[in-house]
Amino acid sequence: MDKKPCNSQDPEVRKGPWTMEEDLILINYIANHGEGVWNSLAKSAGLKRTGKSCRLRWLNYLRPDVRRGNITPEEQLLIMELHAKWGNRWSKIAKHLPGRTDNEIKNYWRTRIQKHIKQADHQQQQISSFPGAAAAQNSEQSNDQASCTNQASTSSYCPTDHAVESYSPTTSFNGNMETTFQGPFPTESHDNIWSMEDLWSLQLLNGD
DNA sequence: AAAAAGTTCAACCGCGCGACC
DNA sequence: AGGTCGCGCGGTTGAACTTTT
Repeated sequence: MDKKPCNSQDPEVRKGPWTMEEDLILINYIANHGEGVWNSLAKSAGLKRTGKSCRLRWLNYLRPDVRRGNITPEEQLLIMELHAKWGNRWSKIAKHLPGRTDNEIKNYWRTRIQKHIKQADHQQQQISSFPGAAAAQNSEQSNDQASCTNQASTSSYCPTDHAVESYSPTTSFNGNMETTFQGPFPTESHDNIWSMEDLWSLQLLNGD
């Protein structure tokens, strides 16, 4: 509940983006001692972070099995189905998408799918209130965003969201948390860029 | 080239629940 | 029974980045 432990007033507690050093400390510590009991873990590891923050960082970013970027059309479909079934039970939905985190799915839903739903609703309203708009709608839908808004049953979404395919920013570590773009496959290692694979190989070198 | 607007996502916050003492 | 602690969840925010004007 974080009644006290998460004392955000404490000047000793760091907030904001994690540094590469902090990530390495956390990875190393968990590799040696395992995860859990996050508050004491944060202290023992020497991190000036709340246990909560450490847990979040580990679960959403550092875990070796976390898949990043490029939600596939299949995954998108699954998210749609499960959300229709369970609503905003993101962690529950995430359990059915191996390697995906609830946070990632939640963000994906809010930024991509929900947007399409709103657009579709808006278009639906326009069509129903002004029948003459239907023809105009059809011509407008030649652009890809609109053309993919009529596919899902309950609402609409675009299984081949071009933005998803091509835009994949990844925060990578080149010393100062610079954000870089690596093309369509952001999880792959790349020269001059700290990917998670790089971090983990570093951890393996340092570890034990 | 620069400013404004829009988009994405990592991280934070508050809350509820269960376990333990 | 009631207080404390740890965990997990869902909602929200703000910085970083891209796109548009």
